[in-house]
Amino acid sequence: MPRRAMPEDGRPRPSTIRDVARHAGVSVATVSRILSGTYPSAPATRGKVMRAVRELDYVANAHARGLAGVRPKSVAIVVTSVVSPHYAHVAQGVQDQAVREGRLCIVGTTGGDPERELATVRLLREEHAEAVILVGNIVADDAYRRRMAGYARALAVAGSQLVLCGRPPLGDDVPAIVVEYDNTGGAYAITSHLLSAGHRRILFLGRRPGYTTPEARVAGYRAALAAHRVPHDPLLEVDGTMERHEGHRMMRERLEAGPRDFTAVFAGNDLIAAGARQALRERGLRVPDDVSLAGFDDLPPAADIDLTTVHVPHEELGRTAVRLALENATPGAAQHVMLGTHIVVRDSVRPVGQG
Amino acid sequence: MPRRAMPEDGRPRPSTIRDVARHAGVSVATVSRILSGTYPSAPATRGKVMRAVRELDYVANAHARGLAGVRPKSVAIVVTSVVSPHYAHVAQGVQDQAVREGRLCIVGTTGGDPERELATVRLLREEHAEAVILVGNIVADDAYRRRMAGYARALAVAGSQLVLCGRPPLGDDVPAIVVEYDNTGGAYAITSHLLSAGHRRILFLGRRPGYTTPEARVAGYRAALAAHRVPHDPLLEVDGTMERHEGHRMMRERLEAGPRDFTAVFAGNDLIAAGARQALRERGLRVPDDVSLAGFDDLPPAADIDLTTVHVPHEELGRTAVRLALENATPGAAQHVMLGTHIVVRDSVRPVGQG
DNA sequence: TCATCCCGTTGAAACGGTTACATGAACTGG
DNA sequence: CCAGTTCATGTAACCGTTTCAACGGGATGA
Repeated sequence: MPRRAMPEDGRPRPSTIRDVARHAGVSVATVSRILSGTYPSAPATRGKVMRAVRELDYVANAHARGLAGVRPKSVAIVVTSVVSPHYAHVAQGVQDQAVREGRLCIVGTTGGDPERELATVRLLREEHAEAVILVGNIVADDAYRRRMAGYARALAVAGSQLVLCGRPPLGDDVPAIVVEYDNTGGAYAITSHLLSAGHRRILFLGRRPGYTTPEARVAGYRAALAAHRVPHDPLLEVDGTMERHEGHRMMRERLEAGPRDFTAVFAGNDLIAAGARQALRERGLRVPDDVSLAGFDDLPPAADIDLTTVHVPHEELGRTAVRLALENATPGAAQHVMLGTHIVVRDSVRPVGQG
Repeated sequence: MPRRAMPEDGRPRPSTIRDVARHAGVSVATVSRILSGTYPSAPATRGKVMRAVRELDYVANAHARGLAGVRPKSVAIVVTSVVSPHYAHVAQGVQDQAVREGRLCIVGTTGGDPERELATVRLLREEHAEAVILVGNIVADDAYRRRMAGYARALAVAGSQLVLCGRPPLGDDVPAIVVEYDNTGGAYAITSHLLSAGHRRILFLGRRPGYTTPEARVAGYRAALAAHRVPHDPLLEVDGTMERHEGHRMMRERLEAGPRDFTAVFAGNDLIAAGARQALRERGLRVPDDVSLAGFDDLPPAADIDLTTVHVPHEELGRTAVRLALENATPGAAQHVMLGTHIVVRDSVRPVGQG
């Protein structure tokens, strides 16, 4: 049973390095150096100290350590929500790498609200984390760029490295690390896959002008059409957000609006694909017999519905973000990395006419 | 552009409360008091200080504040993995409540490894978070109980409140808050639902002796059978973990082993249900036409596959954990709360004989 | 025998806040 | 006009750790 000092109010107080020093009969400086382990010391002293540490169940006070100038061992990730599979997987990658490097991980959610993002970054500035990783799809307008530039500079002053994950770079003057993945390439590849199966009328679900991720995916879709010399019909692009119920809505409205004028569907992500598939089934249309369907992300719902989709290296995104941030000894560096994507063929696409 | 002190090495250093005091022409005590807001001050002084704070872009140093005896504004949650939907939803609830109460949230993952759990709790002890929330299914053996009792006492000394979420209580001598949900009641209700539809041979997938969550669900299943005077056949309980691929394996092996001897399936959770459903389809059996299927959790895959299941208040679990921990001014209190569950009827159960 | 060196150890000064206590100015009432 | 009171602000101690500069003492070399 560890002995601890008991102040007057009766509640025990954590043992300090002073308690350990007294218990071992040495000075606090000696204890500190022996625990940090990077300094020579007599084996006998070391033994005494370690025994005292065990007997008092001593752990260092992270705040005192942080104050004394040792960089706190923590990284932070800020996402819209942790229940969204994309963010969850990136967060898992961040976690993995953080644990591997002996760091704690702070997670903040914003619900997509810039006010909450600002408040979170403020709290993280107080915390002096080693890295602050911002994840996700955004509108890359001027206000956004200014906000990020502000974050980057403020965080650099606090000794933290800003990392943008799955977002476009801001320019060389902004000290941020950017870790992207190839949205346009993936969309190009899977659209080509549909085109190779003979589809010419491919519905795109989930356009969202201004937002970088869906825009990049639409760009890949259009580029593939152009490369195959298939005319681009703007009416085949449907606007909506990247949620399941939106996929359902977009498909339902389309089917109610008139006769079906497409043979395949490229959903902006797997959630939209799942919703669209449900709407199709509700109208008696089966995937892939009546309509071919492709998604984007390769996240859990995809396997359940046998969806051909684009694999995104979510966890590697998180791991890379942490790795680069910690490699970069001097906070405030700029760097840009793009990770690849590839298509995963399951059973949701069939050659046209073989329904 | 905020002015900041520039040490010799050329990198700016964050401005301190001293810089603000000098800039505003007051003492640091005044600045501290005005910023904490809990003390009277002259409007003129207040204005000067706030202007200095803005001009210097000052944020307090969380470590210094923590060291000076102010409880750091943070709660921690420890889960097996953040990609698992159950944990993700609980974590979301914790996040929500943490933000609402102005706290930062630290998230640790253990991958189910007690070593990593121990290391994480150690780091959190150093951090002096207000609450440490441990989530999830475990083997409640003696070693586990001792470990938790140790955590609870060590954390209480550090000023943190231990909260166990979705786990059974440990006994009144262990200072931990327990927030549970009604596994047995939910399993009882959904088994009764199947029984009311005329099913008598109900396969249970995902038994796992020793683990508290599946054990509680099996108990509810058995209790419902007994209440309806339906004989309990131990051969209808299949062992397996709570993952999708395990659901697929259990069902596949069962179907390969001999003729089908059940009309309904109660899967230990929605993931198992999703895997089992796939295995059924691979053998040409449709849900609910040929086989009725029920799950547990009401998480994303459930809606995709139209699964009748038991709703678990995941997010409320997380919110409640934070709320109770913060309400409890003195860390080291024991308390026990049980949240209710209820069934959600979709389209995966059909009266027996109406296939 | 004495100066020199090295090793292990120590005392004390940061680090950046909070807060109990001291101080002084401006009011109030007799 | 002065003692007493109130209010705003300043002074300084303290939180627990790291680290620099100094120090004691045994071994070494001259």
